[in-house]
Amino acid sequence: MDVDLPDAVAVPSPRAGRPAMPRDQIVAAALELVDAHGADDFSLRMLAKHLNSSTATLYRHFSNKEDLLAGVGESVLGEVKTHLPAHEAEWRAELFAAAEALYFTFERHPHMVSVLGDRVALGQNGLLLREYVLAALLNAGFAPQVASQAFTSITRYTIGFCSQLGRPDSSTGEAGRALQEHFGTLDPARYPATVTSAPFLPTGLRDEFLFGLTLLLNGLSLHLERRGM
Amino acid sequence: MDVDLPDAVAVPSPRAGRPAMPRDQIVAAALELVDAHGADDFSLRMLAKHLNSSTATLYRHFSNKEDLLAGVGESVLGEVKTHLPAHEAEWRAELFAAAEALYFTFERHPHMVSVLGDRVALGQNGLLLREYVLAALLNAGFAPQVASQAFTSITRYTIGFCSQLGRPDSSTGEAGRALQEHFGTLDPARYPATVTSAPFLPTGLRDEFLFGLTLLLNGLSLHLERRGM
DNA sequence: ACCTGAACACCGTTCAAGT
DNA sequence: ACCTGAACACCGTTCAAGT
Repeated sequence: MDVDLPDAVAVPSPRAGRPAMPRDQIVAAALELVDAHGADDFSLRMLAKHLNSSTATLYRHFSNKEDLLAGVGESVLGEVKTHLPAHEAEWRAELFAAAEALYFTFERHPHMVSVLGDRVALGQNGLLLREYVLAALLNAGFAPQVASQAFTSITRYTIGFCSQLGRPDSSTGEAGRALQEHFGTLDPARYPATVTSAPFLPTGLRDEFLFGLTLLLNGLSLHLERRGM
Repeated sequence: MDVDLPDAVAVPSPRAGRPAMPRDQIVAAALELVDAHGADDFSLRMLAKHLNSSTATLYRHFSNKEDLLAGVGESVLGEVKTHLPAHEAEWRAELFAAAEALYFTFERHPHMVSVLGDRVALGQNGLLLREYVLAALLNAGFAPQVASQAFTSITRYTIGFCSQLGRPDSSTGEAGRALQEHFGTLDPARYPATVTSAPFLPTGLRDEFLFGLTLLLNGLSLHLERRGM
């Protein structure tokens, strides 16, 4: 049983295989449980039991539940970072890739959106994402204020879509087809536009996300052209 | 004490002034409490006490807490409806107004975003908002599929911004100025673009929201022009 | 028929008591 | 020094018992 403890040879605890619990291990276990059971059902008791520990021990590493979940959020943002392409491509491709990386990461961790969605990401990984996008925009020729507004718009747009990922089948299009049927049976006199559009509903959240993302980027391109560059 | 009970003259209860509690009254009280204390701190016990009733009585009107909060959400969407202008203006102005109405409503009820944000609004008021926006888009000449994608993009974009309204001072720009200072003190070698942009950060969430909304609408205009109309 | 107090099975958080 | 069981003050939900 290999442990990163160079000094300690014997563990004083009577039970074997119980090294000092590292922060990262707690965070990883918490993410696993949130992914599996949802943010609402996740509890510190559940986490403690999963780690063969007690809730009081968790308070030795984190000041409270919110602090712990912030750590989990930061680790999720770390996954986004690994999906960003190097700064080489065209600025539109870079922004597209950054938004996609954020979206796809939350597709893997849909229950984490509610944990991260209402905060400005100030941790290491959140800052790196911000830096990546701002650099792409500044290099493209946008003024700093426009760049930071564009950053917020793209990330908030993405968060808005991600917040629906927790719903059942929202990414497979199953729910979309159910909606299609529901909208189609509404009273055409009261909801004419909704009934007309119902048969042409997109097949899934991801398609809708990519469509609107393109709109945003086209809006940005227009902005750049008008400024003459 | 005027009550909407034409038949009943005397109330059997020993305590005076306790009519049968209408659903709407419960919802209104719940919204008041969520606005005042936040969605997390809101509890059924709190609501029952506020109504001089008991939690068990609430289960007579709603099947559970989620059901009750869905009712509160529906009533909030009712406020959006009252802020929509009549269908006369240009399509861009109508979409702008609809998104603004949604945003401003959540500015008044920031803690309700987390309750409504992850659901497709299928209640009466949600459908009316959808119909309003879809009608504007179809009248403008957009194809049904594009119209429904545009609807989702605009509403999700708005929800994404609204989800940050619960944060302290996010609408006044106080938090923005704090961020500005924080970003300005970062290491310029590691975060060059962030440091460059820091002094030009927008002053508040509302400005950023309106900027990105314009981008989306410009993207839509471009879409319409290219299709030739 | 309608409402309620009290119970049940949980929470997050704290702390005296153990090793 | 570090960890823990048990306690504290809460939850959402249910139900026998009251009127």
